[in-house]
Amino acid sequence: MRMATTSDAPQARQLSGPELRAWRGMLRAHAAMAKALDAQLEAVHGLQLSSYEVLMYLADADDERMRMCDLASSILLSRSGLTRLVDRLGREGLIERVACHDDARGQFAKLTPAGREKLDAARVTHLAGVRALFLDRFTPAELELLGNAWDRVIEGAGWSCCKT
Amino acid sequence: MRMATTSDAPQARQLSGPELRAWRGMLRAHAAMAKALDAQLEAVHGLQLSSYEVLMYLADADDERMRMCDLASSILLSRSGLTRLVDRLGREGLIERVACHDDARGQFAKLTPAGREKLDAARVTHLAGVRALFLDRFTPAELELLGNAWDRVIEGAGWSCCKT
DNA sequence: CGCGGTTCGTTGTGCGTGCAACCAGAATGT
DNA sequence: ACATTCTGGTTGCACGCACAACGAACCGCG
Repeated sequence: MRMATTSDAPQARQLSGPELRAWRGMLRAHAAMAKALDAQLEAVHGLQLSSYEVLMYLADADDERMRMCDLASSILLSRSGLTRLVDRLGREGLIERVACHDDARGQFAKLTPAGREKLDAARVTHLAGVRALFLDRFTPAELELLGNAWDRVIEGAGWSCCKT
Repeated sequence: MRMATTSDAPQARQLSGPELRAWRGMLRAHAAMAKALDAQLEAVHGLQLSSYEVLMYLADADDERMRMCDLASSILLSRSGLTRLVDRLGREGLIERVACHDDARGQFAKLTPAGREKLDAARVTHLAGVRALFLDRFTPAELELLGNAWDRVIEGAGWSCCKT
């Protein structure tokens, strides 16, 4: 027989039914939604989800431009990953690089008119998808509750990625 | 000015505050937890999250073995991805391949004693992590609610991956 | 039987990503 | 003014994954 090592409390060795449903459900739900939304965006607008996020953050930013570094942390991507993603989007003419005169090291990624248009079209599709797949499955009260809970989770998980 | 195209309803063009918090919060929370849990497992047991999941599903299966195909869909991985993952775990001696005599095409992945031990150790760590990061942030009632909601989400999202 | 159609697992290939190393420029200290 | 340290962005590299194509084996039907 195995002797108790760290703990014999049952919850140390297995999850209860509801716990398992909540946890594994989240993993599966996330995967399913990410896949579905990505496929949808790809099919309708030929845009990947990560590309969409770049355009979206840029569109919502002052002057439709952001520093590479800020953008990277916004979309949860490493700096190197963003460099290449911006390269791709630049090649497609959706965004352009603009030098930063305050800081000669810096680069802005800036939305082009074409990028703006692309996003305007994609945004409607994507938001409809998010609603249909996610938001509509919860009541407003539940959404509120979720929003609060996520904040707690995010804080607890350290948020290792980049700065702070 | 831009004219109305598909729809002018405000919710077609943007998310409300609570909606945004619930949706983006989930994306960030998921990313943060996945990263933290993976790092933890890697640091303590030198095991990747995907490897852990394989071991876990195997341990919970009859005779601690599963068909490659079933395993792949359980851990949300493509068949080819699983082939190589099982290769890796096999090289580490944690699992072994067993031919299936019912179906000569088939392969079982089966836990080795070493894999069993590894999992027993890792499971405690991982479950503690899941609790600390996720489960403990919700009340039992909230977990129940979440579990139900995920089912609706998963069903709605099609679940494209593999069978049914 | 023998013949299509399907499923299981593997392999070739390409892509997106993170990490580490790097350089240029900025910030800080003396 | 100079040396040191830090930061922003890019590049080399390796890894994990999905997709498509493949061979083998199973299944159904005539």
